[in-house]
Amino acid sequence: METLRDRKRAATRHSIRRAATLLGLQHGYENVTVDMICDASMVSARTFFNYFGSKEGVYISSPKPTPNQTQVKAFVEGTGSSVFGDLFSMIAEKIVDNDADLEYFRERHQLIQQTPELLNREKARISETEDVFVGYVMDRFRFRGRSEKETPDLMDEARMVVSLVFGAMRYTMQKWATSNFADTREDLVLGASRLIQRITKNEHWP
Amino acid sequence: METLRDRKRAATRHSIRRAATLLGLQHGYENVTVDMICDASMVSARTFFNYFGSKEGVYISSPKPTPNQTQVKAFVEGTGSSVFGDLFSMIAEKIVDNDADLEYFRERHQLIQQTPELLNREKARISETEDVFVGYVMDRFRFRGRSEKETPDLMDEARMVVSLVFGAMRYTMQKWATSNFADTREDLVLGASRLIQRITKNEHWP
DNA sequence: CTGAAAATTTGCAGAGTATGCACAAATTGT
DNA sequence: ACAATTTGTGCATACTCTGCAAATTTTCAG
Repeated sequence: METLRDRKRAATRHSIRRAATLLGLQHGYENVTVDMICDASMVSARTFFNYFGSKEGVYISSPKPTPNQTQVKAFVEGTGSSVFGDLFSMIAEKIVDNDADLEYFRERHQLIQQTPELLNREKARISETEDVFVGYVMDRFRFRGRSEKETPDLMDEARMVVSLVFGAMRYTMQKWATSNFADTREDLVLGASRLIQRITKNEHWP
Repeated sequence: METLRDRKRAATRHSIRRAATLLGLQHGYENVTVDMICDASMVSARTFFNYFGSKEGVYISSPKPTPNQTQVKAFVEGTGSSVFGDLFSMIAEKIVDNDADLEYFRERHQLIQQTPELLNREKARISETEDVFVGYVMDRFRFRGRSEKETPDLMDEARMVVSLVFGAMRYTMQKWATSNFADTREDLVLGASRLIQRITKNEHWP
């Protein structure tokens, strides 16, 4: 059950985030100090750090929920013909389906886009989770009877697949932002896979 | 001509870098302070920041030289059948052919690998240059008669190609490090392209 | 060789980020 | 209402980083 405490915490958290984002948009990330954010959101500096740990923390997206057991199982044991498509789809679902405050989401996105430092952090944060997905892909490979006995660099292949999908993901996020976050997950998956197909098909390898 | 001043600068730079790396390996990145590095390399803290701008700066690889005009022209107007292969090759050349101090290179690499924060920074630094290469790929597309008239999302395709290649690059760097930096550029290109082929060929798109 | 010019290094003051700790205030469950 | 628990704050302190001016070192022309 959601207690008063929980609601207050959420409110404080959001209030600080919003103040920080607005100040960032107004003065530029570099020129915003933690004190300014604290003044605007009426908490002590100590509380700010209790909540976000660092100045940057307030701007960076909170950790994305990793896929749950059901989704992972569906991916690993799924009969889909494309690792790319299936993996992309699973990841997209977690990123797209946030029913959060769209206005705040856009403001934050705009600020991040126009602040190279934050943009890089955001990118880094995203690829941090790559390893988890490499694990899933390996599981899927094994489920389909492939093993490291038969293909010594199976892990590399998995890594590569994840790399490619995360590349596609970056491209897609860009596109999604341009569309003002209007596209559905199906749109995104379709767009990304169409493009990947075109690229891989066009290539003639020596 | 190389003056005494230049040599001293280089020596100081290297001395600070080495001290920093050794201390990092010994105490862990988090526990190394700028003062410790300065004590060990006998410069003032102010000088440290004159050279590297930030504590992190001393650990992050110095900006990789972008390909020169000749290499770019060769890529843009080249007759190679694979954008992937050609682009990968061009980038690999710039990264591989550093004739720097191998011992220091390995120490730094080890430290970065075992320090998540530095690893992410390094990744971020690498992808920062993506935009430049997107430009080259676009030039190559246009040189071959493709235009945004005919393919509205040509730029997206270019971005995607670069994403994929940088993904391959990450994979390759990993592999290269494992081989203790012994492989030649040809080895790397071959290995990466073989893997990409396997992956793209294996896929059956719906 | 010498002295002025230019580049480099340094010390210092100060702003900003971040952490630990103890205490005050608010909330919860009884 | 009250004891326990959680949350917020003040304070001291460490560390990163910048601007500025003075001190030092290197360069180079005469």
